[in-house]
Amino acid sequence: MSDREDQLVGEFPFIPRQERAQQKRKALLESGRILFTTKGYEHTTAKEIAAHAGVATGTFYRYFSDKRQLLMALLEDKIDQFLAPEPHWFCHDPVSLLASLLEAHVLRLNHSGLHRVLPEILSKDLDLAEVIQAARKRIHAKILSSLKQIHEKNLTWRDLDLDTVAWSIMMLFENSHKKAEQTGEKVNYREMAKVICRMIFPPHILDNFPDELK
Amino acid sequence: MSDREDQLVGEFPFIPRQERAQQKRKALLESGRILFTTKGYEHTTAKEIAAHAGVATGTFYRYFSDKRQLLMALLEDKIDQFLAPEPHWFCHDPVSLLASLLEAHVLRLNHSGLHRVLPEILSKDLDLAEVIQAARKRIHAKILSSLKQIHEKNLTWRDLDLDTVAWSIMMLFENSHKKAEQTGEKVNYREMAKVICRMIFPPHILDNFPDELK
Amino acid sequence: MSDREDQLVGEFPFIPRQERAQQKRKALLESGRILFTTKGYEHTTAKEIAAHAGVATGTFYRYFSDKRQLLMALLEDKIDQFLAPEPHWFCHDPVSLLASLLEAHVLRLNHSGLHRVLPEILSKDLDLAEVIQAARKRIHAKILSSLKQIHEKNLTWRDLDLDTVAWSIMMLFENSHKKAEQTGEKVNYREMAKVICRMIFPPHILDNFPDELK
Amino acid sequence: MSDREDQLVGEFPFIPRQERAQQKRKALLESGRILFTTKGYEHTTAKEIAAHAGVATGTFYRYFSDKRQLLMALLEDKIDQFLAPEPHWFCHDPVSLLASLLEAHVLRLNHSGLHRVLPEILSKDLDLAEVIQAARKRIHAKILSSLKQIHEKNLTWRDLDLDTVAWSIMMLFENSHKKAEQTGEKVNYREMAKVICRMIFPPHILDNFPDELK
DNA sequence: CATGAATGAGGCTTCATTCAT
DNA sequence: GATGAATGAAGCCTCATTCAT
Repeated sequence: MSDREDQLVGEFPFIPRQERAQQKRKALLESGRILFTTKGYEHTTAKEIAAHAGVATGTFYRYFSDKRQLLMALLEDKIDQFLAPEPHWFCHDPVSLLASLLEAHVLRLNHSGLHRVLPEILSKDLDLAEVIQAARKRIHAKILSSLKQIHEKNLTWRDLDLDTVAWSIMMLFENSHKKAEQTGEKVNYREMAKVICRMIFPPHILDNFPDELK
Repeated sequence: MSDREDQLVGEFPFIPRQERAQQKRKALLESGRILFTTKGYEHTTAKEIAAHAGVATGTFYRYFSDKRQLLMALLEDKIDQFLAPEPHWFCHDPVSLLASLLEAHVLRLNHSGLHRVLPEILSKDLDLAEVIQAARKRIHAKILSSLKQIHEKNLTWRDLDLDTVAWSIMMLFENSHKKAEQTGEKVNYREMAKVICRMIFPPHILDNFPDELK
Repeated sequence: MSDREDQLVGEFPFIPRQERAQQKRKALLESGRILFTTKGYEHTTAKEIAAHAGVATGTFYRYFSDKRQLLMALLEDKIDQFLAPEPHWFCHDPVSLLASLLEAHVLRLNHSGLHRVLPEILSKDLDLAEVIQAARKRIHAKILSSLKQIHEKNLTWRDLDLDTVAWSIMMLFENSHKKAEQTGEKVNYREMAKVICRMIFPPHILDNFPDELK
Repeated sequence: MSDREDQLVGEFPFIPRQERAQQKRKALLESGRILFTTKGYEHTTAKEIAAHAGVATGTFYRYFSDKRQLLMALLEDKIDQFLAPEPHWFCHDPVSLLASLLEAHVLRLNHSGLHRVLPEILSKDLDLAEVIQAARKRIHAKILSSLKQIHEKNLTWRDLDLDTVAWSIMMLFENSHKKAEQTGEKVNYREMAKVICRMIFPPHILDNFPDELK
C-alpha cells in the first residue's frame, strides 16, 4: 500500500509505480486464473491473458517470463489447498469437524478453481508433478499421524490399516468438489463426513465421543 | 500379418482392402494410445502418430478426421472402465469381491493408460466432458441400485446415505490407481476393500455374511 | 533423378518428389543468398526468404532448421574461396599468374556475393568466426609454404619476412574486390599483381624469371 | 566527477545542467561503445545500453534519437581512423615512419574497438556505407598525393602504378589489426613497414634515403 | 529532465490439415 | 488408397520507442 493512502482524503490520486505495477501483475494473475479455469491452460494464450487484463502482450512478459510462470505464481502456496487439510480429531464431534473441513475445502477449491487446471498440466510438467506428489505425501503423512494418535487411544477400529484409511480420506477430500459438479446439487458434507467417520470409528465411539478429548 | 497369408502358396497375394486398412487403423490407434499416454494429448502431433504407426501423415487423415477423433475412437467403450465397475453384493464375501474388482479395475486402467489423458482434455472438450459426466451418472446409479438391494435386506448400516456412499465408492475406485503411483509400492487391494466395506456394512454383517446371499 | 526421365519424350511432366524437393531447397538457398547479400543477414527474415522463393513460411523450416543453417549451407565449401587461393610460383611469369589468380578470386567472390555477409555475422557467431579463423590459418600456411620454396631457391628478397609477406598477400587478395566497389572502375589486376610481386621478388628476378622454373 | 566538486566546501552542490547532461551522454556513449564492440550492434538493445550507463531507458532517447544515432555519434570523427593515416614521406626513414604509423593505427583501432562494429552495419546502412566510402576515397587521395610527391622526386620504382599502390597501402593499414587477432602474437610493425616500402621504393633508395628529404 | 512501465509490430517457429502426385 | 511436401494461421517472445508520472 502507498504511504500516501493515509493522507488527506480527496488528495489527487497518486499511485506510486510499484503499486500500479502490482495492480497490473494482479490483474494478469486474475485474468490468467479466470482464463485457465475457463478455457484450460493450453487453450489460453499469453496474448489473451494480456487482453483480458487490459494490457498489451509485451506487458505480460514484463511480469511473467511465460504462461507457465504465471500459473506457478497462481499455484504458489495454494498447492496444499488442492489436496486435503489435516484433521485434528481431538474434538468431541468428528463428524461435524470433518463436515466443516470438507465444506471449507470445497469452498477454497471453488474459490480459485485452479484445481481444475492441475490435471491438464501434470502430464506435461514433470517438475510440477513432483511438487504435487511431494505435497500429497506431506498431507498423507499428516493425516496418518492424526490417525495414529486416535488409534493409540483405542478410538478406532482395531484392525484399521491406517495408511489405506489416510489415503482414502485424502482422495475423498481431493475429489469432494466433484460431487457438486456432477449432481448439480449442493453437497451434503455431513453425510460425507459420516461416511469417512465410518471408515475410522466403530459406532460406539462415534455415538459417544469420549469426554477426555473434548 | 493377415490370417490369410498362410493360405495357398503361390496364390496372388490378396489381402482384402478392408483388412489392410483395418490394420493401419489399428496401428494408428495403438500409436495414438502410446503417444497420448506418454507425452500427453496436446503434445502429440498427428505427424508423430503417423510416423510411429509407420504410415504417412496424410494416411492419418484417411482414417481419422483429426486427432480428437482418434482419441474418441480410443475411448469408445472404454469410458466406463475409467470409472468403476458395478459391484454385485450377492456374494458371501464382499471384501474379496471388492478387492478383486479393484485389482481388475487398476489393471484395466494401467493396461491402456488412457485415464491419464482424460484430465488433460476434459477442460477443453465439453462434449467429452458431458459424455464422461453421463457415464459417471450411469455408474453411480448402478452402484446406488446395488446398495439399495443390500440396504433393503438390512445388511448395511441403518442410517446409510446411499447416494453419498455410492459416490465415495466410485471416487475410491476412480482414483485407486493413484495410490500405486504415489507410493511406488503395490497397492493392497484387500485393505482398500475393507475400508470400503466398513463404509457399508456393520461389523457383524461383515464378519458373518448371511448365507442366503451366498 | 526420376526413373521416368529416360522415358518417352513428351510425356506428362513428372518430377519426382526428391527432385522437386531439391528444387525448392535450391530456390530457398538462392533466395537466401540474394536477400542476405542484398539486405544483410539480420535484416532478412525467414518469411522473406520463403516468399522470395515462392513457398510458404513453413516450407522454409522443412529444409532448414533456421536462417543460420541456411547461411551455413550457403557457406559450406565456399569459405576458402573468400580468403585467397594458394599461389604456385613455379611459373615463368609470377605477375601473370597472380593477376589471373586475383581476377579469378574476385570473380568467385562476386559470383556469390556471400563475402559481404560474413563480416556481419562474425561478431555474433563465434562458431563461424572460428571456422573462418581456421581457414585463414590454413591459407596463410599454404602461402607461406609457397614462399618458402622460392625463398630457398634464392628468388626472393634476401631479408624477406615470409610470414608478414604471406599475410600481406592474403589481405590483398581478401580485399581485392573492394577496389572495384570503391572506384567503380574495373580493377587492373596486373598492376595489383605487380605490387604483390614487388613485395617478394627483386627486380632482376622479376624481369627475367629463371628458366628452371618454367 | 565534475571538476567543480573540489570547490568550496559547503557550497550548494551545483553542477550545471549541461554538464550533468553531458556526463550522462558520455556514459551512454561509452556504454554503447562497450556493448556494441562486445556483443555486436544488432544484439545490443537500447535498454541494455541505458542500464549499463546507469540511466533509465527513456533517458537514452533524450540524448539519442535511436541506437543508430548513438553509433553515429561514436563514429563521428573516428571514421578516418579506421582507414589509414596519411603518410608523410619527407622523412629520412620511411620504414620507421610507416612502422610507427602502423602501430599508432592499430592502437587507435583497438582503443575504441569500433572498427569491429562497422562491417555489421555497412550492409544495412547505406548512408553510413557512403560516408565510409567517401572517407576511403579521401584517404586514398591523400596517400596518392603523398606518393606522387616522392614519385616526382624519382624516389620510387619507375613503373609504379600509384593508384594501385595507394590502395594496397590503405588495405594493409585497414586490416593491420587482424594479424594480431589471427596469430595471437604481437605484430611486428617494422616487418610490415618493410613490406610496404618494398612496394614503393627500390632498394637503393630504401637503404640510403636521400638527405634532401630529411 | 528522468524514469521505467507500457506498447504492439514483427520475427521466429510449430503443426493441423490439404492436396498433387 | 498412400504419400509426404506444402500451407499458413497462430502461438511465442523481443525490443525499439513512447509517454504518463
